[in-house]
Amino acid sequence: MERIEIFKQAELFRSLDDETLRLLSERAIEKRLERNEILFLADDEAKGLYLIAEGAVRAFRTGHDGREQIIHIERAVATIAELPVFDDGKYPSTVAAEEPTLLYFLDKNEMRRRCFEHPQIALSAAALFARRLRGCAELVEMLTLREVSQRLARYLFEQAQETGEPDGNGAIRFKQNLTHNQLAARIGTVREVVTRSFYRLQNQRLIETRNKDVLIYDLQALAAYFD
Amino acid sequence: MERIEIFKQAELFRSLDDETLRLLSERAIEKRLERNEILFLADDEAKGLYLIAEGAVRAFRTGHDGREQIIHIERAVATIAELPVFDDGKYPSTVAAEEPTLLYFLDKNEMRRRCFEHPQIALSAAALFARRLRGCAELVEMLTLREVSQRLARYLFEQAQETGEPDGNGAIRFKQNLTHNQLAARIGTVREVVTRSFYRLQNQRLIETRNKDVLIYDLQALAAYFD
DNA sequence: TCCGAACGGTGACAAAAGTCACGATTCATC
DNA sequence: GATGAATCGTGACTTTTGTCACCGTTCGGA
Repeated sequence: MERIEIFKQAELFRSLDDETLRLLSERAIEKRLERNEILFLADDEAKGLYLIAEGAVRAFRTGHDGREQIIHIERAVATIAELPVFDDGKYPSTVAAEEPTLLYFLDKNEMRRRCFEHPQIALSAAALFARRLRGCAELVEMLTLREVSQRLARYLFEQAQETGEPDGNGAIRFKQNLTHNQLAARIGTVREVVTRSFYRLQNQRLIETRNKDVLIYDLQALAAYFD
Repeated sequence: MERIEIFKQAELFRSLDDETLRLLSERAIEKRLERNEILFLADDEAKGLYLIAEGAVRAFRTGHDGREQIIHIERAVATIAELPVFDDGKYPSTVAAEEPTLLYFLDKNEMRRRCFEHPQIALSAAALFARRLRGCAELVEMLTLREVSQRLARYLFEQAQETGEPDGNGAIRFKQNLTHNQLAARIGTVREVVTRSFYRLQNQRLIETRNKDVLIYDLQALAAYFD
């Protein structure tokens, strides 16, 4: 696929005309990451933003013990590390690849110039940031005001809505592909507690797990559990 | 003071010309809040944004038990609830006054029109959101990866930097005006644990509290404690 | 198909956080 | 200065979370 076609799919660039897109995409520098390879570290000097053309990345913070807390995940086609373009600060979190990933790097000064020429970029960025802020506020609430099994319930609820398939008698089924470690990094805990939280939800008859499948009997009941 | 002079001080409007500012400020609807009065609730239908002309507000989320977690505080002159202007969603958190507060309300549709006429607003908004996102990511890290006394240490550290005065022999002193309950809502815990965390820090010889005063012997040591 | 690494389950335990009750102190205001 | 409300200190306790060790299972390449 043409670079320009990829760029057009990113929320940040959706509103741009082909000519500008071509300019942008021609200057972009390609970069490939393997699974778990780190793109940059939190507080690194920020040189620009990245467009994710294939694959997915996670943005996270690390504690002393090395425990990770994921802030958000972005998958192709999307951008990451846009903040420094607008406030000239450092990278706000560490970013690593969730899977083999193809990225295009865009210099922040060039991006800034494009923003003045094409204010729609700033509007898109504002909308993008707005969504992120919502997610982040939600995350804060979950982390500090709910307990782990509620956070897990919420995660499963969202997965069910995104990828769930009806399973006869009103239940919903979906594949749970993350390891307990990955799950833990998302909901703010550790592996063992994830295991035990799954049991809690099973004992409450809210879910059933078989292999990598999760079966949710009643979405409403699950929502009621965490909300 | 003239409304327009106040508006000009808000980051969001700083780049606007006087004529536009006049238009905006003339349409704004005044609103006064007493201490702890609620402006709107999280998930309320968003009608527009507010400019804080005097006073300060807190944006927070509430748990079932009524416990509050503050996401951020904004004090005059600043804006709040700008998100819905850019992504048309609901209010992302509950907002209440920290002290008697004077606000000006601006309709979101009008704001949106102004954004198209004056793209600098979108750029300012992007910069503003960028700063908020940094704060929020930081908050997530603190809440989930550090323990309470570290979070308290960090809060005191920041206060020391903002309002601290040197106190002879290299120490720094400042007034701690918040109640333990308010403090708890900021650092994500409850009153009693705040009390005990203060003791921890004292026992570690990192701080000394006398009345409402906090004395920090060594800022670096305090920073090392939480970082 | 075999092997080593990654992953998941589990018990025992430690530590942190939260809850409750109650009394002492401080504060705001009359 | 008196007084009621808000705030703070504190001990005893429960719950949740995190840690550690260990073992069986699964998975992904050679």
